[in-house]
Amino acid sequence: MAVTIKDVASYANVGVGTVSRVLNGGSVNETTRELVLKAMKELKFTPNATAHRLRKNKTGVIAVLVPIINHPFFSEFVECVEEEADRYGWSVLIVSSQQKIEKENGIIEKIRRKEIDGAIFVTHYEHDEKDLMGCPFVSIDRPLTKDIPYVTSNNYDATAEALEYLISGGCKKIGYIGSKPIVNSEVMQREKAYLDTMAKHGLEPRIVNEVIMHGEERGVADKFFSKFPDVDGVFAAGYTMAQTTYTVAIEKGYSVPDGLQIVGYDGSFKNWGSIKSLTAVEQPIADMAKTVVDLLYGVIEGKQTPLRTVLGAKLVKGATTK
Amino acid sequence: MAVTIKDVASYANVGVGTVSRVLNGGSVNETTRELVLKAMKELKFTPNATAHRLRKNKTGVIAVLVPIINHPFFSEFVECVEEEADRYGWSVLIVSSQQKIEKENGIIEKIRRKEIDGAIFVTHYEHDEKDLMGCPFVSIDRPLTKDIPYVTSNNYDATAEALEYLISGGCKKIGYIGSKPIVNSEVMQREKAYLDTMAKHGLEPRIVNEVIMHGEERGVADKFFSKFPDVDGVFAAGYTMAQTTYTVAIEKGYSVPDGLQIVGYDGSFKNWGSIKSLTAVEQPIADMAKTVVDLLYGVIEGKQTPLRTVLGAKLVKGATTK
DNA sequence: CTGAAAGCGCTTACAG
DNA sequence: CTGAAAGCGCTTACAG
Repeated sequence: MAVTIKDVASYANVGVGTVSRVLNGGSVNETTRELVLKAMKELKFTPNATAHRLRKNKTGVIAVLVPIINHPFFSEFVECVEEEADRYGWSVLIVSSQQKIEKENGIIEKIRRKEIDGAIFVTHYEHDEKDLMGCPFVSIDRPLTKDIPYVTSNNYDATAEALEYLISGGCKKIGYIGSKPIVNSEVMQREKAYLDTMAKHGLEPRIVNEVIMHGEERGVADKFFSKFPDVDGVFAAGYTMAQTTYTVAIEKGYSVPDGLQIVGYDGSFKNWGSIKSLTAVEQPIADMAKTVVDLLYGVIEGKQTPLRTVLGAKLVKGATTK
Repeated sequence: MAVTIKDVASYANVGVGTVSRVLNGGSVNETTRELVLKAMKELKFTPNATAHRLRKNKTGVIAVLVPIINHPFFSEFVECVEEEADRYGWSVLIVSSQQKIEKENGIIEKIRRKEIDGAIFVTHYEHDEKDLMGCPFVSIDRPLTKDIPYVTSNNYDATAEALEYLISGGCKKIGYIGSKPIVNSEVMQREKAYLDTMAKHGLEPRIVNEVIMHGEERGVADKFFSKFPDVDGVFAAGYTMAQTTYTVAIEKGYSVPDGLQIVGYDGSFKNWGSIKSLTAVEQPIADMAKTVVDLLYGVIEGKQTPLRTVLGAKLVKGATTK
């Protein structure tokens, strides 16, 4: 049998309210406090979090839902979220949606059941606005509903900058390889920036941008190179897409960066030791995580929060461009 | 105000016990059941998980503690754990210890407070046996205490196999680069297998094996190559270590695999698109995760569980050996 | 400052 | 099968 505040109270000859007050820093006579503290120690008392939660109607737990954990971008994101959540004393529940809608609905259910106080949703599904009503959510790169705050980076400008860099490096036949988001998302600004920049310079666009699952990048890269064998530059709109593009290009006999220059999105992940460093647009993942956690805190506390926060991504030069 | 079983009960003109019984599949008259179900639907009732937990003294939550999330091995491990936990209907709390002992103690505290039912501990600290007493724990690669079950792979045999492979590929001056575990762990079998295999073939050992933090691999690799510039083969005892070894070797002008062959531990991570594939010993991460979750289930349920489970790692050939 | 009591939302013997 | 009641372990007005 676990020891409860009741045991502590009778051991210290005080009421349970008093024990609760020393637990929560309420005002209690210094002598009584020490008496209670001593009783707690001698009884090896540990407060029960569940009972506390039931009374306070708050769990101190948030969830972070990502499409996949085992991925350079998302694992770093989750790592940062965990660290930021710690600042608020929050625990973080992780769920990998694996592109299964049930996993996402599971989070909504957990909020309804009061298992968690709120969630960070990185998802590619559309959800019924009614299902999300009243749920403390925040998200990345897109507005889940029109009143759910989200954090994004300047996809358009950073992509344009990357393309200008390829062009200034001598590329004339620049392609775009992407895995298209299946829902409206600011990630789509990458393709738009590509098209605009090509048009601006009078260059012909070469696009393969398809809806795929994680792990199916190779098919897209293969298709791209069969369709546009003459490219001298490519913008790959995602980390795994860029890595795959590089690998496939090498296999097909392109020489990088001499014959073919590659720029990716999300490039140098510190712990992954990519063998050759990619020139890439880098999103400020740690900032994005911090911001999104702060936003979630605001939402949970019922504060006014900005609906859209844009952080700056920037081009970092590596070995895949001249 | 949230709607509770009390509301449902009075709406359906039954007792709260009856509502609880339809919630938990207890025996209740079919007509009454439908009445209650209808009331739940009309009132949009969702049961409160916290109240349920308080009564059942069970949370349905486990934690997984890893040294770092943003890492090919650990992120895949966590991903698999989450998937396996799902089978038991468990939610999983993630914590990245970042080699901070407070984070690890936080988990112990969460168990004491009944925030979680148990935890998977992947850690490099020694813990006081008394602190862990009565905590449902399982771990990886080492026995946290003498009665905490753990899962490991056949580190010794797999390492020996890798070295035999280097030797059969013509290597004579084979080095060992590692980040030494700071506590007793089966990972140490890798160094032992190296030493034994060198001795068996009458080869001179070349070892740099140091206690470092994640992110400090480069210093170890630098030191290794300054100390043993003449190597023609190297066994790098970890994924990031191997990647770093490769990078440093290339920078120093070695040609891989012609002048220098490299074998790592944990090599081809599916979603990371390493540009050049590493020859490496691969641990069965998914199996390890499944096994460790099953073990934790056994421990939580108070069943008899094996203390040590060994799974097979095996050598997978890539482009860094001949 | 402090104790007794009510209540958070459930589950579970206990009678009937 | 079903209702009334007790209780899981806390917190919080309410008196004193």
